[in-house]
Amino acid sequence: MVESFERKSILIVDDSVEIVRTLVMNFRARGYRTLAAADAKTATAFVAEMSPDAIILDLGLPDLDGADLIVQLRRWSNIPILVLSGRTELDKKLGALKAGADDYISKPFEIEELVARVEAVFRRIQVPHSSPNFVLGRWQIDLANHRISATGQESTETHLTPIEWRVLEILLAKAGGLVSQRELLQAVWGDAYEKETNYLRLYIGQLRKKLELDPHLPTYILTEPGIGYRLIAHELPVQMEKERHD
Amino acid sequence: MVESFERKSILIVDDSVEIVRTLVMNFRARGYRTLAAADAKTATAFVAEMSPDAIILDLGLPDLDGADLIVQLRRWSNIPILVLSGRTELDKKLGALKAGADDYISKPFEIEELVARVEAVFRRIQVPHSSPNFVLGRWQIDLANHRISATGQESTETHLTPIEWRVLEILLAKAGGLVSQRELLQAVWGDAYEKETNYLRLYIGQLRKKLELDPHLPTYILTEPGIGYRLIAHELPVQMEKERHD
DNA sequence: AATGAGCGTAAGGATTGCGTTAGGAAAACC
DNA sequence: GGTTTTCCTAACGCAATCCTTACGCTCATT
Repeated sequence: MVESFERKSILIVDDSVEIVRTLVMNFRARGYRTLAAADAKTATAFVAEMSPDAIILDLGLPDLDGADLIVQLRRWSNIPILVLSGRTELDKKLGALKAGADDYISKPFEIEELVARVEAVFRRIQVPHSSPNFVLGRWQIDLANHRISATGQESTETHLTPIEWRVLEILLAKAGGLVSQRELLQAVWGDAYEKETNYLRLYIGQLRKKLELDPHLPTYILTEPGIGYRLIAHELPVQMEKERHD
Repeated sequence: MVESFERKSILIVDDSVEIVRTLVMNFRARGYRTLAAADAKTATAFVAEMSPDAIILDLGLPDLDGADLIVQLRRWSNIPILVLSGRTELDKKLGALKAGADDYISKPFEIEELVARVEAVFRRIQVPHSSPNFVLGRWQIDLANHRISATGQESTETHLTPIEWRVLEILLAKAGGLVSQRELLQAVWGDAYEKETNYLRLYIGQLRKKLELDPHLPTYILTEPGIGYRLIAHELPVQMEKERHD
């Protein structure tokens, strides 16, 4: 295995200095690199920029509900998320797990168990974790930062609205595969909008206008009449140079 | 729907009839297939023969210590294992997790949470986007992505309309077997159209035009006069990556 | 040989679904 | 509070798809 020489990094998200310190100490002692963030915003930025190998997330954040943060991260990253929480209510647990968390540990917890659970998740992961970047024809897409720019000239950057991003994300998640209309509508607008295919026609059109060379002869976003849409994109091979800021 | 291959199966290993019954009921109600074993020996046999998609394992088995069973299974299978236990001692937890379990839930537990955790593991497992399911002569068929392409040249791809797909799906579900006209009509158009055999003649014809080398001498889609149609295809073994660690 | 039932093929019109535009409501921004 | 952006609604032309009708063929039965 090639993973032996690279130490794994863990992002700890908690606003309690106490807990952060304990966790950092313990994981460092076991050979992990650690990062720490005290709120959702910096946590998101860290995930985007440093792409850690796992997150340990406390639900009680100051600026955002925990489950919401998980949902947001899951839109473009499948990094393992282990939730840490003082709440033992079933709703909280279910919310976090269903939002995409990999595990849920209630406080008080034993540090040994937390480590064992983190490692259980690592064992389960085969691919490091998918790089958040895609290539769509001449476009290069950075899902984490919501940026999309033409290859070559950094100058030409396009702006997508939130819903346009959402649609693109869903299509990218199955890049090359077919995404049914229902799937798209549910994911973007919710279960109640299963039948509003006119939304799709509208926003698919917008995306084509912004991305396709000739919106009338689309080559990236293809229609499968009566079924759904298909995006012709491919994932960027893992980015070689991890940009670092000093 | 032809989703019969997609239902996941869960092996429940517990010697308490009570718990087994509860779990079986609940998982069945959620669309899973279930298996049950009361001791390690039959559990092992089930894993080997039925290759379920996950195991829910009670640690208190009569014939073998739980952690030992996990170690044994992990020698040749990486099936997800979720441990259920009345013991809350740290040693037990760590033992099970380090032996290769994916999760550890202490009794008493909420069934909802257990399901959510099982599904969290599934989410983590299933990476691969579906690949071709069936082979029909020179064609490779990917049902999930509605894609059908000739082997060899990726260039030659055929487009099927929704109803054509529907007909093909029904025929594929009984690949090699005979499908009666009534069966097809009911499945595609509904019970009221049992007698409209002209629809069939039309769409079978379309499929032949698109798939057969010589539509006048069909070799893939055969007519059984007065009865129905027969598709000469065979299913591709769904090669899940049952990777093993060495 | 004639007949009729079952099957295959073709061509048209009906229907549905898609792409596009424009305008006003709602939300976000300054 | 006013401006800009984004979102939703409605409507229309056009293309893809579906259904209907018709006709020719084969084969078994008479």
